[in-house]
Amino acid sequence: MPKNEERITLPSHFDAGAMEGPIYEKWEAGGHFKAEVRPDRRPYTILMPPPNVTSNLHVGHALDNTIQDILIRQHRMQGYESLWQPGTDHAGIATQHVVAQKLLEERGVTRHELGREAFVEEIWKWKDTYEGEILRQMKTLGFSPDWTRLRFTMDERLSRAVREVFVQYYEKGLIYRGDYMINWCPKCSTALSDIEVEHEEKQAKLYYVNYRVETDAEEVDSFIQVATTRPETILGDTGIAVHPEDARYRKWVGRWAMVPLVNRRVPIVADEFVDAEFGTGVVKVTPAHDPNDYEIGQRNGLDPLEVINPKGLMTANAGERYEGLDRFAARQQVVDDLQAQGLLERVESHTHAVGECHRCSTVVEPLISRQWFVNMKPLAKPAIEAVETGRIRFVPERFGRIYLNWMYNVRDWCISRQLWWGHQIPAWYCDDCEEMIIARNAPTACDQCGGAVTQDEDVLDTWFSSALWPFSTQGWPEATPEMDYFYPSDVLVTGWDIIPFWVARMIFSALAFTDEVPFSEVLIHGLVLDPEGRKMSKSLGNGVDPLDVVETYGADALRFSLLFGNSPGSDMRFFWEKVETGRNFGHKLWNACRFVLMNLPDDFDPAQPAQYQMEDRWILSRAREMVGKVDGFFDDYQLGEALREIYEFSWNEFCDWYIEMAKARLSEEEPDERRHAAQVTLCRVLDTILKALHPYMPFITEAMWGALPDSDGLLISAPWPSVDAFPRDEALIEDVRRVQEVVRTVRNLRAEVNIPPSQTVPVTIIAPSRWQNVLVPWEAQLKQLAGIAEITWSLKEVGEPEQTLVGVAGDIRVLLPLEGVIDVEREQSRLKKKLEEALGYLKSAEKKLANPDFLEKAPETIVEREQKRYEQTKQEVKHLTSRLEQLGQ
RNA sequence: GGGCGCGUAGCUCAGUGGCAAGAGCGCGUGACUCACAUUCACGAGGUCGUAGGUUCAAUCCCUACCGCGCCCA
Repeated sequence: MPKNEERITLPSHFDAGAMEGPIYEKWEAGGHFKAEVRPDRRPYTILMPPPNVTSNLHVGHALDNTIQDILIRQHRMQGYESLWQPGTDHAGIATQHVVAQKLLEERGVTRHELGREAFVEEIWKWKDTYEGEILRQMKTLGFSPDWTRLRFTMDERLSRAVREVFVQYYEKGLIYRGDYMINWCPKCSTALSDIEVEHEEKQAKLYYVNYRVETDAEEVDSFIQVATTRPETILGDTGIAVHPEDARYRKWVGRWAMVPLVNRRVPIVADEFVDAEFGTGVVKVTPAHDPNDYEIGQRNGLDPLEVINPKGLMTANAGERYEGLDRFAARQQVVDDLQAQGLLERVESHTHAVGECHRCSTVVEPLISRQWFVNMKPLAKPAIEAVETGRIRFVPERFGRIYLNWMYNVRDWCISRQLWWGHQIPAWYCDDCEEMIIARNAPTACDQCGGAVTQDEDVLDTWFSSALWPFSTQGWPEATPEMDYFYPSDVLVTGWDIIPFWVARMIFSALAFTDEVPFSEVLIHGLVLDPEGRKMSKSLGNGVDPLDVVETYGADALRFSLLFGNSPGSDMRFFWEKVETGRNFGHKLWNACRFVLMNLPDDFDPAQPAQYQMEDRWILSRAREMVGKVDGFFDDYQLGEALREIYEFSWNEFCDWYIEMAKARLSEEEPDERRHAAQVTLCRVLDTILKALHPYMPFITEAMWGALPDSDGLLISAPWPSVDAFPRDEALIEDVRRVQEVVRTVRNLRAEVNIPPSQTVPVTIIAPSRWQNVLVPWEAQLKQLAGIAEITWSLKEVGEPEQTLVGVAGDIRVLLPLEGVIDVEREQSRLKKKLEEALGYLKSAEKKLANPDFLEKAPETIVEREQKRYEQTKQEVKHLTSRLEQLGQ
């Protein structure tokens, strides 16, 4: 009898809303998510990409974490000590933004009015709320990370790791501070790294402006024409540049030009950077507000002149007339003024890429600013090697190339942010002298002069701490047992959009501080788009809340929909219909399970040996095939394909064919041994399906499995199915294909003339003896599955053509006699269609078989198969033709 | 300009150098068949973007082109 306390009878439907919660509690209470350092077992580790505490999860998170949950559940069942390391990210800019916004809306106070300390306190409150919300969502979705190891990027221990890394980088000379051109977001009031800037193609204007060139006494006034998309920066011009090879302008180099409106005298220089083909071939140089101009300025001794301030307003340097104007208002004003002075030659429309803040889409202003940077070249080198040599493998591979492409061209990383929420930079400046102290712990006084010190006000880029996630979560810099056992992790699962932000930075950070790769594989998935293929976004309002989906269809159905039919790395669209398919699949299995359970005797003993019949051996062999394929797909991270395999086996083989065959075996009249073998087979196959499906649909499979007679404990910790447990009989599988073909042929004939399912019919099957040898043992199943009353086996033609329907399957014919006269026209068209198909194939096969090269070079099995099929199709054509001739009379 | 993809059934997408190319949804016909109508049976529907090439064999590999998308400069 069952080891689970008593056998549970299942209700007619799985009520996800009522049943999923208690199952989760059982898992959690049973400690099934817990991973411990157990040197006797193989560890398997996945790091959860920590979701931002900014807001709750969207379906993209649901996909990312479902994939991880599938992998972790499978490995758990395979006996690995499986750690799924959970946590959340403080998400500097984003979280500071939403909280500032909220305070402004609810209390009408700005963060500056509130003060740093009080504001940060508010964010901590927000963090607590949203972290709780996120955890609740994850539990609803059935995720099984080790919650006892939950981390947050600003936990004290993780912050210690951040300070340690900063100090060590500094000591190695890999971090420096200085005045450089950076991307500045005037709205967020902070510096951004290069990758936080998104380039948007925009329809803009190209302004052609005349600059007066200083002339020798004897020359008349001349002008040099400059093309610019940003006229407002004219006010900050400190030079004019042309290409050194450009013959048109060679004579001007070394002379001086007058910047319009501000009448500043600036040199004309030659610089390789200038594209002679673009515009007039002459560029104005504004070193303070353009990265390229900054470099031209550096090379040619042109000093930057700041005319736009961090708020995006024009400075006093721009002149009284423009000071205080917003940069875009200033642009218009400058254009108007140039026009008034007759210096604006013409305006063309022009498309170019404009940098925008990826948080708030404000046009980024390049500014020179004092910031902290990480020197990337030395760090990138080993990170490149790790991927080039295969120590880290991207799946699909093409993302490795994307990673490398980025790494090859990486530039220094601006890591300071003018924010309050985050890890404050561990740098202190003496109030009295010039001393700067970089330290793990706050110094009390200046080590040079003993004066008071003040900590750098800025915080680090959020990704600076996320980059340490693989080891900071395991206790680094301390040498913890976890670092020994669970680190490095096995696979990182994430979307392609954060490869440079996060994946790359984890890789070089790990190599720099732990001498190991942080993970050996990176599984990249696509984004979840809306049904029209657009990115989900708040502004479009097309986002889908996973909890809404779960409420309607259950977590299993959502998880199914995210994996079914998806291939690694490619984006997918969200469809409610697909969720419904998942729900339906759960329901189908649920009822299969109910069927099995209601057909087991009270004293059923699955351990009692079974005398398997051929259909039992067939489905067990098929189960073996299924498990083998699923294992293979898992090895290749083809999770969508594995699910399809499980789905098709469960529905199209087990439910549609085996259960139908087994029904006869379950009747009271059957001998006990035959009935018992069917019962055992049903249980075994169902058990296998539930195990294989559990990682995808954990709740419903857990509920069903608990009801199986020989289940012990919980499915979440049950062993993964093994192919070795099943027989292997490929010939039998082929035989059943033939049986299925004949059944379909009969069903087809029945459907042609609308014979109701309840009415059985007599048929004659004309087949060569080798097929009869295969089919006759299955006579009972043929009768049962096709609604046949009696089968007459024959080797040759019989019956009366006008009163018979003929179905042809290769060299097998099925004759269905009819009471009345058949609809000749309809029959003709049906048979003609089949004939055409067969002839089409025959033609191509003839050509192939007539080709000596094919017979010579193609593998023998292929040639044989082709010949065999050719013969069969020839028979089919013969039968179809003769039948059509009969009907034509 | 550099890089990476995509183009397969009405829609959304899998897939493979060789079994007459698949799924889900949709569509047509029939069935409340004693696990399941969240179901069952049967069916219609594809020049696998275009043109070449490699190969005994190409939807799959190569080249060019057309169309679409993304990333970097």
